[in-house]
Amino acid sequence: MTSRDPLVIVALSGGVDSAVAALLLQRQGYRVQGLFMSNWEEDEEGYCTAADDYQDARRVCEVLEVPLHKVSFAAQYRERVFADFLREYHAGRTPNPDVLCNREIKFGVCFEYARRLGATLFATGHYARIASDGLHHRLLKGCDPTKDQSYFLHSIDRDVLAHILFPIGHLRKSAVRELAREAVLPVYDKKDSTGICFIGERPFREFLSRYLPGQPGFIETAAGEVVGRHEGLMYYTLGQRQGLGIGGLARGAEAAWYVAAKDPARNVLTVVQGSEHPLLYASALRTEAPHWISPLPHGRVLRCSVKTRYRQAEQDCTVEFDADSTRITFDTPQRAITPGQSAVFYAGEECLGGAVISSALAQPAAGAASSALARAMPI
RNA sequence: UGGGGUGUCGCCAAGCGGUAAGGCAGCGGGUUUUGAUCCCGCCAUUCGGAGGUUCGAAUCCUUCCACCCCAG
Repeated sequence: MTSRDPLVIVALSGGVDSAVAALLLQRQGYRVQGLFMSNWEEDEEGYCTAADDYQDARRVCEVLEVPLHKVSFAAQYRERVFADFLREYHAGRTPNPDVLCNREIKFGVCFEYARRLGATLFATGHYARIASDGLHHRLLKGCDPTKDQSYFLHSIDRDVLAHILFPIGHLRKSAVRELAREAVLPVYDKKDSTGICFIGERPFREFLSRYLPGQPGFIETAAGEVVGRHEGLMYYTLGQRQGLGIGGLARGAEAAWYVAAKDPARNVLTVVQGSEHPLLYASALRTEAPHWISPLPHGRVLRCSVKTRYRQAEQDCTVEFDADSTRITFDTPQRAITPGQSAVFYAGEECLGGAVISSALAQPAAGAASSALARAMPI
């Protein structure tokens, strides 16, 4: 190996996926260096694991005998990701900060940083793949269907794809762990991380309330009957069950209650009873401007499948789009379509792009409609 | 303070002499790179209080208390 070998910088999180990504790149003959990002200021609470994660990344690099860079993009994270996160919640929507984080931080400022460090390629431990026909680079799902993370990557800059590697995208999680074990990487058995990227898992309502104090108000049924109190509309998301505190009502049904809508003007949270209540379903939705990571589709209408949240089965749909918005009509009505979340388009294995949901459309009529009826209803 | 009714887990609610169902909520855990959903587990030695009958009572009796309704 010489200094003329192409340099790949791998974003190391301290977890097993990125560690194996580094391992595989090394085996493929690349000159590899690690880069650890700490993008959230430590706080007093014990939830932030950045220090431990950094130590894990260091130990991985010791085993692989590769250098490790460390950098903080905390300021950029706050400005480009967290500020939007708070704005969205303040507006009563439910953002997905990790989608933004990938575009702005990991494949934005961090990618540029890696280039300045001399890297010709930038790699991460995402479960996703990149295909190239020599002309275009396309984003494909990861081969492990239970771990595919293309959803979170759909909004990154198309041009960046040419300089990215996803070394574990073709592997299953179990295989990744096995490779880590064989290579004696110390994180081979480390638990998968969850929670907001860089911020980590923590009591969510308490965390949000530190930035956005809530305005308590009433919880009402669709018929306007007050059945409880909420602590602030931004602390709840559509389709949510937990945290409503609604007990049994005299002569009431026994099913649980779910958030069906927010009324910011009246500061009222509207709930319905039963997880399959028709008011929880929408047969279409509108989005903000789409971002295409694949070559821009021809025409203005696209048949494809869509995910309206991570870890949801893809749904067949028809997308009518222009530069500023899309309208997505499902073949089958979908539950809890939530403004702020991303609708991500797929054609087979390929992730085409996506857009932030602005509103759910064509909800079945209040009260009367059953979900079976809703399904049968043409748009 | 005449009559009637009701008091079982935070909220609904079974039980009607044989040794406290269930649901909701809540809590804990699992799943999960958002927030949710989902899954699993935990959750009344005690039935408004005090006596009594009985081998045995939340269930029967007495009494007290509270609340509700109708009369006043």
